[in-house]
Amino acid sequence: MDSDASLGSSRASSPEVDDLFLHPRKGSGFSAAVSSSTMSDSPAELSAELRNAMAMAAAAGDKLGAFKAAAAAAAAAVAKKDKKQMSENELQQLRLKINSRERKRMHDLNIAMDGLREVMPYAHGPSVRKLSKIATLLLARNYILMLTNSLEEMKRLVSEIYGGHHHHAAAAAAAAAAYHPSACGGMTHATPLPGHPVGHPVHHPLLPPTAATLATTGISAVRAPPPPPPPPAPPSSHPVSHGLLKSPSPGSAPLGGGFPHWSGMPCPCSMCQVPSAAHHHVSGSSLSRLTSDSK
DNA sequence: TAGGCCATCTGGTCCT
DNA sequence: AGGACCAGATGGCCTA
Repeated sequence: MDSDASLGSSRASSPEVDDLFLHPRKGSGFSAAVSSSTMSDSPAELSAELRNAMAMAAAAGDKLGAFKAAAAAAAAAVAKKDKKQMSENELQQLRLKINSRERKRMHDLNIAMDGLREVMPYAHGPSVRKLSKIATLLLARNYILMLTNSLEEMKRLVSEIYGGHHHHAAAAAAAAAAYHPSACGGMTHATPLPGHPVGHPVHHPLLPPTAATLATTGISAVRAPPPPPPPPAPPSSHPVSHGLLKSPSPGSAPLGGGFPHWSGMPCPCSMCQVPSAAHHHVSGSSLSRLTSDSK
């Protein structure tokens, strides 16, 4: 059953809506959502209390305040009466208010999801399809696992190297622990990073190979074309093509979507989950459930 | 055209 | 009581 609010509403991923939530703030409440330009549920008819409250706040030159006051007035009005005694109009107002809140909640969730996408090591760009939510979550999980494993490995190597020199070992371990996440957070290792051994045979496994990394990996036949380039073939990938590995455009490799199966990197798809023993209990059924529930 | 992904609405449940 | 959270239903958009 379609409510009035759902009619004519555009997709909320539209920029003007996102702009409204660029600075999500605790306590902004549904007022921000109500002010959305996509809101088709702007009250057609307002109760007397609602109109009075909005008029008062508007007179004060505070649009958000107007809606907050309106919401408060609506809530107060609703509280006065039993729900059974609420008029059609009041019930609709309440429903719209709840819808707006839910909409804002989902928008905030999407903002968080975008924030997660931004720090995920995959090719960003206008020509690159945005990671789906499920892919973002799976990739994030595997990225974390990979970084954790890298850190552990680094610590192990450092302790081996500096095993006999405790004062150096501690400092080196601390340095190792410190550099990698931040460095990889930058996502591009155009030049060798401190701690990344020169000639390290693999570039960042989650990144499309750059010219520099290709050079170090010995893949010299592939040149990186000017942006937006369809990235060259990954050092190693399995030919699986499934729902989570969509290419951005016909004819481009899965890699073009910034979402390849990189050799040595955890794939975000459920098909390729090879959880570490420490996280074994997390994956398996929960991940399969996650993917199956995504519908 | 089917399937994937998404936004939105809605009712229920839990928490403060 | 009100808000947050959740899941199911629905419909739109896009792509293969």
